[in-house]
Amino acid sequence: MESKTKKILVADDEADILEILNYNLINEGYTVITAKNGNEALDKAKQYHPDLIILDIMMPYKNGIEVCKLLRMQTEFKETLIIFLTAMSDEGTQVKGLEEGADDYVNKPISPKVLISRVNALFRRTNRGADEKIIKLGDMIIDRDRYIITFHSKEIILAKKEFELLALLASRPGRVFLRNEILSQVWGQDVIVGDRTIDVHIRKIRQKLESDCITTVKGVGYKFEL
Amino acid sequence: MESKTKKILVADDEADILEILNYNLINEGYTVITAKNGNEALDKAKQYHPDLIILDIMMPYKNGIEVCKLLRMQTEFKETLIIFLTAMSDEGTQVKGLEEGADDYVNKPISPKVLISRVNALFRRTNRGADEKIIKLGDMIIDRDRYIITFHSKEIILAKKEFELLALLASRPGRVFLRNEILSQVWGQDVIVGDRTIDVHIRKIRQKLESDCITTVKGVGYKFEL
DNA sequence: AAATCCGCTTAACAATTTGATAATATAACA
DNA sequence: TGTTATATTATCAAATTGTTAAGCGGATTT
Repeated sequence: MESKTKKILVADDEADILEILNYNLINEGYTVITAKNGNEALDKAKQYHPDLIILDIMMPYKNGIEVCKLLRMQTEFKETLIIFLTAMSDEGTQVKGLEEGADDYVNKPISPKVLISRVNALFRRTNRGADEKIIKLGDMIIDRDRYIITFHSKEIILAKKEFELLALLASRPGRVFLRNEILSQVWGQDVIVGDRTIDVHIRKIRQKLESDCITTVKGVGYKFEL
Repeated sequence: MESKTKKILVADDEADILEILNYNLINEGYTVITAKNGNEALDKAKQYHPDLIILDIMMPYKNGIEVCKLLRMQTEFKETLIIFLTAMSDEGTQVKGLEEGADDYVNKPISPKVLISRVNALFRRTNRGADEKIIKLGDMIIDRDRYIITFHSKEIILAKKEFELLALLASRPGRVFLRNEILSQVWGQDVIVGDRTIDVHIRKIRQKLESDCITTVKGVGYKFEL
């Protein structure tokens, strides 16, 4: 299953809507932050850096569209997902909202089910493709884009070959990779290296991770598990 | 420099809807391909590889949801944007559509304006970051229009190549750019420059910024972080 | 027009990191 | 116990990047 530690900021001035959304989103496994007006939304956005912001348009102290505009002016919120929420169903507002940089638009009265499926769809789309770039396994995050491994919330720096070797093993946790497979995937088909080369790299990884998450299967190869 | 024209495949069995969408999308500058049923949609998707597919749910010879499911099974369509279009407003269908991997969902009767703003919103998100005029990152502001960098409220003057190199790295903070990528983005595909050219420019940037915000990833490339 | 400046590239060398190997120790297993 | 496969360690060569200075050519100034 997917790890949903995503933070969602919900901003609406109606207390009962806030409560309904809060309940349903938490139920889906999201972390929820709430705000009762535009200014509070801006503050909490800066404070918590949510992955998604659900903004009511009609709010006191800066309406949703203003909030969206202000957020989009800052680079740190360029990627943040934004969904507008409003009773106004006239299409002018709807278009304006999307042009201001929102990612979706849901009309009130809200169906929690629909809202949640839209939230999920946005996250799914954001992660698409990046899924293969980032491998998450329990306490370990392998980021192929950044060439960084995070383990126990600590950054581990591996050399290129070490990184590629670990990334290969971690791409199929539990599966045993034969020495030949490892050689052709990490070193290339035509490269000839000595017998002990793989071992040495495995050792360095084990050392740097300070953990025995790589298991030796004698006579066969290596596998990765936590 | 304007991004290349996006291809959109529209599939609906109602001829007039097809026509309305065709007209409006072409008017917005998109290239449009049409299909009259599910099977035709699948064929044309494979043939043209559109950037976005608008799928009516109620269609003969495979409905929209089936088409979506079949497309998403293939790696080449994992990234393709999909919008569902349907008269059915019951929320079960809507949720199901989004769960099947659609990116958005629009109810009939369709307002061309709304549909187009949703289409634009989807593309905007996909492209975001690549063509930002101004990049703000913590204490640094990169103004691509004026070719000016402000860092710690101080103006830093970089030469053209230095500027473009930094702007490239900063366009995706944290991401590692391979030397090849850097070469083709900053110097151009067919330009051949010596091995040490990039290094020297990196050095000058580091020097002028008086900060080590560019990290070397040996054997891979460089990345920018604050 | 000559002198100067500036950005870009390169060459040459230094500094650093990486990866492969050999040699030896240890563990697994028949 | 003997045999085989893997672990460990140190070492060295190769690959990669950092640094500096110098040259070239276009643009600007005098």
